[in-house]
Amino acid sequence: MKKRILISDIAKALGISVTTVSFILNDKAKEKRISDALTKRVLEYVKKVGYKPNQLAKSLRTGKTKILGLLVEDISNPFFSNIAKLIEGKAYANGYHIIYCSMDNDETKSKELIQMFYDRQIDGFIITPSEGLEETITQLLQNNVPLILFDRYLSNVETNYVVTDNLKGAYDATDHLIDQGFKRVGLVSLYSSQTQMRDRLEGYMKAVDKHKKQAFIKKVQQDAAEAERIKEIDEFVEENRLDAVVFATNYLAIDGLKAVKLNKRNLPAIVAFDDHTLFKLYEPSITVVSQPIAEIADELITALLAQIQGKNKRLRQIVLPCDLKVRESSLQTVNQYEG
Amino acid sequence: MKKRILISDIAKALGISVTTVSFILNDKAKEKRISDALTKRVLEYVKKVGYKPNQLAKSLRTGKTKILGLLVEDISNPFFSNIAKLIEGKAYANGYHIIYCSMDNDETKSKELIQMFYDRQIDGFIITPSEGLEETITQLLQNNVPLILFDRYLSNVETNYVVTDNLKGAYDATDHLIDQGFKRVGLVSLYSSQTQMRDRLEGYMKAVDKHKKQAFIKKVQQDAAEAERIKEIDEFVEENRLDAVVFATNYLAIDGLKAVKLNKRNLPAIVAFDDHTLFKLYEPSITVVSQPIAEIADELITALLAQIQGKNKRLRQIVLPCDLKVRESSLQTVNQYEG
DNA sequence: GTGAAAGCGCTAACAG
DNA sequence: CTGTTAGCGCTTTCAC
Repeated sequence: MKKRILISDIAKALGISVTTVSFILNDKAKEKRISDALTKRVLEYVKKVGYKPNQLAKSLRTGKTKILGLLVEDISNPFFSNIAKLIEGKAYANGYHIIYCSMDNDETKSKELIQMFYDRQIDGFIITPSEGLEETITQLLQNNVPLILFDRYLSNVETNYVVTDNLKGAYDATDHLIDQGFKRVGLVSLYSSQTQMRDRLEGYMKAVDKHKKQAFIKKVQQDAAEAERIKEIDEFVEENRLDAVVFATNYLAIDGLKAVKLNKRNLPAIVAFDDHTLFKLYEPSITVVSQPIAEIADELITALLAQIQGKNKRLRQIVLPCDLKVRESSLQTVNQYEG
Repeated sequence: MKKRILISDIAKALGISVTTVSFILNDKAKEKRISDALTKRVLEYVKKVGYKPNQLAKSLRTGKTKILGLLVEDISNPFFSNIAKLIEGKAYANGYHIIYCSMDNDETKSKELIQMFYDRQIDGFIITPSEGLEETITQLLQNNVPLILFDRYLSNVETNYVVTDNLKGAYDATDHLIDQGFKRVGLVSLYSSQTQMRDRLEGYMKAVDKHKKQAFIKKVQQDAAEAERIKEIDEFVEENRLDAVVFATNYLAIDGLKAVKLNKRNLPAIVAFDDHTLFKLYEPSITVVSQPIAEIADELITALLAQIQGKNKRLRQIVLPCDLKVRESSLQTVNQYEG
């Protein structure tokens, strides 16, 4: 926290030029054939006085900010905040900082934020794209901005992305419930054409069709008030006398649990997407389709940094497997409720 | 996302000087007595071509980055991620960005991160200080870095802070449990001398003393493995035959609930600090001492921006009230367990 | 091997 | 009222 010292200060103190110091500091000593002795002397002095280059000046000159933008749907959703924490750690380890924001699936807000981050000249984007962002993302791509999507992707834009096998996840969940003997298995999802929702719906349909069961599908408006969402879910389950429900997101499942509590219903069998502390501790504990958070964070950072460093020009479209964690809420023995 | 255009481009296009454009863009048109007509013409042109000043150059020149650093204990704790989301929104609304990180109550890591942020020349800090940061924070203060602490403060360093009335919160929680008729009320806290922990302990003691009850206190090592923490909490409750427990943080309470589930115990009466989705939906729902997240975020940003803008030199040490949200877990009628 | 000097794009003294 | 110009601190070309 000592008073800021400049590269010229250290050049002066050592009686050499700033160029030399700059070369040494940027690992170009060898390349520029600066003597080992001098290199060592400079490095030691720099360390002694605790010189830290001014990142702003450096960035202005090089065009690199060493800042990555993380634009997620909602940082207060544990699924995203947990990934954020992991990404953050890996970014710092590589000398990058993370600027983040929640886009709340709001198209206008999302566009503004992307523009804002672009104006800040961040070195790369990690985005959970909401609908309607195709054009904006395409523009970024055209400007050669390093970019990777996750959780979902845009079908008609060729980008790098890291997603999970949502179709199989939903299929497994539904198949598991039917295997357990449940007869009327519903799906609660969102009015959303995002790929992860589309795939979860498809996986559900595939399993239901395989078993020649009827499909019960309820889509909820994401921006509806909580009370409204809860009411709709409750009505959906009651009216269709469902004995099992797959929830396409963790917060939909939480809404479902709230409905049960509020209206004192029997709990149908349940599988939720994305794990949550609540699901582990609820009575009965809730079966989930869990996404591999650590791997997602890992792949994101690795791919983005590779892109920034200009390596690996080819597209990286990674699909990681989901994991069905069977707990109590989906077992026939536990759920005695017959609709 | 159009190709970058410079201030000189717009000056040239309009046949005026960059100074004029700069003044107009920085709201100094009036002050510099630039004609309204010209001002309007420039503003319109700027808007038309979508000119956005290069923030890096601006920052290098002005020394302001318009970036705020948010250094929290753990962004994956919903208490912090919820506050983060609110802070983020307010920051953007004021033209500021947030860079954040989790310090994990790790002294070395914390110091490094603060230094890192300082090197980045962020305009202000929002910090949940872990122990051992007195010196580092003092140095920031000496360098006149705008700074505000929250959740806890440092007793021997004079800073701005926003905290809640933890003493009263813990007192109310304990008092409430005793009022409900529970005889053996324990406290599960952390080995930590942070102010919020100290105050919660004190509040607990005060209530216990008032009622001439015995105190049962268990401190857990925060960085212990989860299994170890669960085991210790379980033993503490069992060995002391507690019929009620106050948990000093949300994750300690979650550990406690895990212990109950794991070892198939009867649930003692419970009050937790800091709300959590889990607590609302658990059976029985968990009574909590809830901190006013929105107000905290509000006060933090307001105070920090005031500081940055050089207003309000006096210390702002704000203590907000906690709110005891009585739910089922602390009611005698619900908890039949007699230790 | 090393140094002088030209910018990166912007702000703001200073001059008119 | 508006223009000229000197930096902010750094990287990097070019010259020696």
